[in-house]
Amino acid sequence: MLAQTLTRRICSYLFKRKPIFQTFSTHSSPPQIITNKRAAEQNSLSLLSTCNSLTKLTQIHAHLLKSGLLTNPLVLTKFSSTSSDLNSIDYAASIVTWSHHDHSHAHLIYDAFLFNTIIRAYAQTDQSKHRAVFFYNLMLSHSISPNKFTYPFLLKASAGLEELNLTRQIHGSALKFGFDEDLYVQNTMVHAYCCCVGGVDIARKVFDEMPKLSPVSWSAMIGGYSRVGRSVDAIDMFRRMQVGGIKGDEVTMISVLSACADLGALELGRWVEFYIEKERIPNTIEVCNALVDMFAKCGDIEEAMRVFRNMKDRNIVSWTSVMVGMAMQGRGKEAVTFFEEMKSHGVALDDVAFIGLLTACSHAGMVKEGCCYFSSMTREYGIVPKIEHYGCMVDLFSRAGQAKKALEFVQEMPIEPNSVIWRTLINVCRVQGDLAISECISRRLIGDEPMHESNYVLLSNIYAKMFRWEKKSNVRNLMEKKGIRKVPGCSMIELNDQIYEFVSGDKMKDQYEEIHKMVDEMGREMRRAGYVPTTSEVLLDIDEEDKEDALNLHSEKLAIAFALLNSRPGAPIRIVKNLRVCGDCHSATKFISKVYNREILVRDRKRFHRFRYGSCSCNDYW
DNA sequence: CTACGCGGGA
Repeated sequence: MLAQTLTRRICSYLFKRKPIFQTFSTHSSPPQIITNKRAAEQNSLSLLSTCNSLTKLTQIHAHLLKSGLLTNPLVLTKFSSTSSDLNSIDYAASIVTWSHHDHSHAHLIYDAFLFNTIIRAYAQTDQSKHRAVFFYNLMLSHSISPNKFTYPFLLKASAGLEELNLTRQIHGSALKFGFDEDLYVQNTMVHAYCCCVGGVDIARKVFDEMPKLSPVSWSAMIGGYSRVGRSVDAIDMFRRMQVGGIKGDEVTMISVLSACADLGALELGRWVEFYIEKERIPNTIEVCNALVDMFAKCGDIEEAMRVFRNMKDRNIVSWTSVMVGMAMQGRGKEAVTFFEEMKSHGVALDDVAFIGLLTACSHAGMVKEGCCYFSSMTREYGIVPKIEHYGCMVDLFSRAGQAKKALEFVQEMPIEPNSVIWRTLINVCRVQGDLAISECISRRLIGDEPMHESNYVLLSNIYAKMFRWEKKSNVRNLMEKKGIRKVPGCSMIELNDQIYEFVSGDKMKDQYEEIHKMVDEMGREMRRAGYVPTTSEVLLDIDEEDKEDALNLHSEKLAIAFALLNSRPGAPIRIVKNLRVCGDCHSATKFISKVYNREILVRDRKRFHRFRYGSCSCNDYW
């Protein structure tokens, strides 16, 4: 009992207050290094392998002390078996930090292995990764040299902490101790840099200087690129592998597929599936899930279902991937049915599954169902809603035009709303004409997140809607002063194994003339069919004719013109956008699908729009 | 005088 109480006190002292380091250095008698008999170690090992709780651990610890059998394995095995239990890690770690004050722990061996174990254990925790760094420093202050195993553990922690400077320091330290030439250390280094804000390019430098690369190195780099949204670079790396004749493994494929999903690169994704088969890369459950996700995010639910049905084993991720795909298409009813099917298969539900489900309800306008599932989530499944779930609900009400409900919901939610939720609210208020509230929230958002570009865009659009042009230009000036740039609209098309990007208002290098002629022609054809430009979408203080020109420069229209020019007649056109589709482009694309008899699939920031015969699958609800 | 290490999916 006492041991437990003491541990808690020690721990709080250890980690919540600074002076622990001083405590250490003033008392520092050099740690005693005593090698024990192997038998003793074996004994404690077997004892500890049965240990599964903190109480048991303290009992065994006491027993070991009494028999004088305490050596490294105590910490070692305890950590490797129940490293997720923070209390146990803290307990064992406190034995290490305090043992030299206590005569009974004199047998404890201080070596790199011991510290590695602690560092690994803390690196694997969710909340206490910084303690891994603490113990690394402690190790150094004990003059115990790290070994090559130390860095992968430590870098895992710094990857999770996402602190660039920390990663840099560790990098320097690894250099100093001469472990920077170890392949594992290098791979983890690339990964750690990739995880830090603004670290991908440094990671690439490390990567480029590596004399030997393994599939792990490639996966780390490709995964790093796709995680920060630089999927084009990720694909580029994959192409390099192909050119160099380097065969990736299943994890590499997952990284590549994730980039394909992000880009909506269906053809490349298909090719990767083919490649996996050809190269006999094991199609593990994770690989199949990545394939399902890729097909779903590329808008091909049928292919996603094909892979899904062919899987030998499925898990919650497989099911959720398909469901999210359906949600993105606005196929809410199917998604709900699919969810119920998953339930009947006895799959244990989790919080992500509910995010998918609630999104499905939201995109299909199923307010009642959404509310129902939201309340059943806690009541029936004991899943505590996270901020994302609350966000889904606010979105659900907002999309359905129930501004009052949305506001009430935000008012009553038990956790503090985040900026995502506030932005959703701004949008619903803006559409419903409550501009004063929008302005208010928007100003507060700018105060909270002064570097977030979309907050300024929102406020500026609100002023445009209020016809307050001078206030609007103030916002623009403020942005300029702070060096914040509006993210331009961008549309992508995959054609003949190439990915083409169109940026709003962009002067195309090739085919510039041709594309703009095509845009004009499209305009004429559309008008003949009854299209009227939605000039109110243009939030600039210019005259009507210029507004029409501005609309024609939207990246989506450029991309469609390009596709009409370069693909075979009747072939479906697939476009991926970085922003949400604007009202005018939505209406125009409907006309184009009819006039040119093409199916046009547009994936915007949030969902799919399938344009066919002059109408859209979203039924103008988006 | 051995035990410890890297990348991935909704």
